[in-house]
Amino acid sequence: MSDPVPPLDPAELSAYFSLIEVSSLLRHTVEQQLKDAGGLSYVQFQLLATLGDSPDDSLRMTDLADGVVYSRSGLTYQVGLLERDGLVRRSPSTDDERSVTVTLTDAGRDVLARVFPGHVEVLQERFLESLSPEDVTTLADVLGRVRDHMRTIPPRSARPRRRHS
Amino acid sequence: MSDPVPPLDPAELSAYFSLIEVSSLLRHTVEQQLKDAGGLSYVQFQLLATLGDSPDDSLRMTDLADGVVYSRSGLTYQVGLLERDGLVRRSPSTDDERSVTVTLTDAGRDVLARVFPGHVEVLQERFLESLSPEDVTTLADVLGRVRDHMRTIPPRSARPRRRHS
DNA sequence: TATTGTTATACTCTATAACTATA
DNA sequence: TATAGTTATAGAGTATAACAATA
Repeated sequence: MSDPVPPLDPAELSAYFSLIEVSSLLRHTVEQQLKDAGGLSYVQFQLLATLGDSPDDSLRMTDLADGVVYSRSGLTYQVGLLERDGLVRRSPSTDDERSVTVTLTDAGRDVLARVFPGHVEVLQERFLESLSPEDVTTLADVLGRVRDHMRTIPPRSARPRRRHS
Repeated sequence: MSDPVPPLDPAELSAYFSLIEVSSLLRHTVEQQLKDAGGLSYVQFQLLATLGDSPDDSLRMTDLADGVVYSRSGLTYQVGLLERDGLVRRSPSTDDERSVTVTLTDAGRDVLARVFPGHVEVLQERFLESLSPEDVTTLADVLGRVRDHMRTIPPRSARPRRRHS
């Protein structure tokens, strides 16, 4: 039939399963907290936080999508919600008339600030508490490498229109 | 106001962000593969795989839910789909009349087998390829510890009816 | 009274395809 | 012709609450 698939060894399986369970539990807990504290979904929080880390608190729609959302319409939808709630503002980009610049508003920054302490608290309690500083460094290092690798081979579906190939 | 929140250091932030991005990308890719290869959602795959790892390929509904699904109705829904497709069978439990035993069918095992090679392939390509054997061991160890810690402090919402406390 | 599971319902989110407009 | 973004729409998934049955 097709090429034989080398089975995963126990350590590989264990790493994979732990990763999935940890991220799933962590995300679920964080999602709760964000909803309670600021009425935000996780995706919305990521979008606001990404903007907050950007020069001028602004980003083009396409750049804002990176790593957060897997379809263009999904982004339009989420940004639409954020704009409806006054957390974000959309304006035509000056350089490229096709694109839209999204900017964090003061209200958006406020929500971010209101939500952040609880967010950190959850991370401490559920994620970091069980780890030594060395563990954290190692994790950052190893997972950072995986992340870079994954970005190198983008899932065709994630950026449908980035490269035409 | 409230207690000050010690800010996260760069390594902590980096570990957190990498974890989220890696798991999100990985899950998205795997989800695609599972859908293409076997018409399964990730949750459905997890449920089938969990059953496949259990004695008699069987588990009570409540035990099947652990770590996969965060509400009872969600589990009923997913198991309903699997049963509709003949991948799983529900029967009354012998010991406790309230509970339902879910069992993997032959068809369910077949789907699992059909889907697995591609699953492993995706893991290799996107996750394991960038890691040395030592990295994998470390990851399994550290994330395993986090997972154990998280299971110790269950999110109240995850197991609404496990402990009444 | 607590636990197991189901149902109904409402809601959120995502994705595909068709579309407009600009490069 | 390719890219940026929106819209309409359909579908999948989730969660809450009310419920029935058993422990």
